[in-house]
Amino acid sequence: MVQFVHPPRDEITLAGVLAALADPMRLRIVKSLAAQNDCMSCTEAAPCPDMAKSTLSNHFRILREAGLIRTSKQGVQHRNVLREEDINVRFPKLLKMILSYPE
Amino acid sequence: MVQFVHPPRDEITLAGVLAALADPMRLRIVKSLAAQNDCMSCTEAAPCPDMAKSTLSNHFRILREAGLIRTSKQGVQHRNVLREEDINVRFPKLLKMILSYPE
DNA sequence: TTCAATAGTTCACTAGTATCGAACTATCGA
DNA sequence: TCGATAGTTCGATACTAGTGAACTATTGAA
Repeated sequence: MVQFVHPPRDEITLAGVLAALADPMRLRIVKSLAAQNDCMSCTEAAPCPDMAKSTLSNHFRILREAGLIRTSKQGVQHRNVLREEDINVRFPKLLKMILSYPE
Repeated sequence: MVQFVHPPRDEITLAGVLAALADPMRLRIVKSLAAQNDCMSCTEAAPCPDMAKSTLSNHFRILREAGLIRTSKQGVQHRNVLREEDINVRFPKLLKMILSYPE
């Protein structure tokens, strides 16, 4: 049984968040989740279709451990949701700001 | 003769900036430069006194290549200044926002 | 209940990056 | 010219990212 690691809100660090968002693929994943404003499976939120499953899984793990997303099992899928509220409390406006830039 | 690499403004990437700021030591360097609002030598802006010179030099190189600082020679020292204007044009409010968080 | 399909994770490997001490370069002042 | 100062470069080691292959868990159909 897979156990997901989610840091509590007050253990989310700026360095962790920035490092997680510093990868273009992960930024695209987060943008997808923010646009959807709902849960998405890993493959739904995949930044490009030809990415190796293991790489994708690793990106989701990094986002999860940085505190940016929350993952739960739902049948055969993992449902991912942006921890927008937690990030906003910890680092107000940061997420909105970063997601607002093009590229 | 050492030649410094500074990306032009429009080649500064979000991923590069975030990656550069994702390191606590580099974040402290940038905070020092922002607080000083003036040039600082590498040792003046060092985040902690016991850091190896080569490591410090590497951090400045990364900040430089990300477009966050501009370095020029002045005698025996290298004078570093935050490229606040450039970053603000490229990613408005990002720098101010990130530097405003404690930690 | 058995078995194939689907969705992710874990493992082992390779390649790239961070840290450090040591050696090097450039500048200044005596 | 020589020593001190400020950084950079180099070589070694340790850690991290990306990948395919193997694995786990759930579902749905025969």
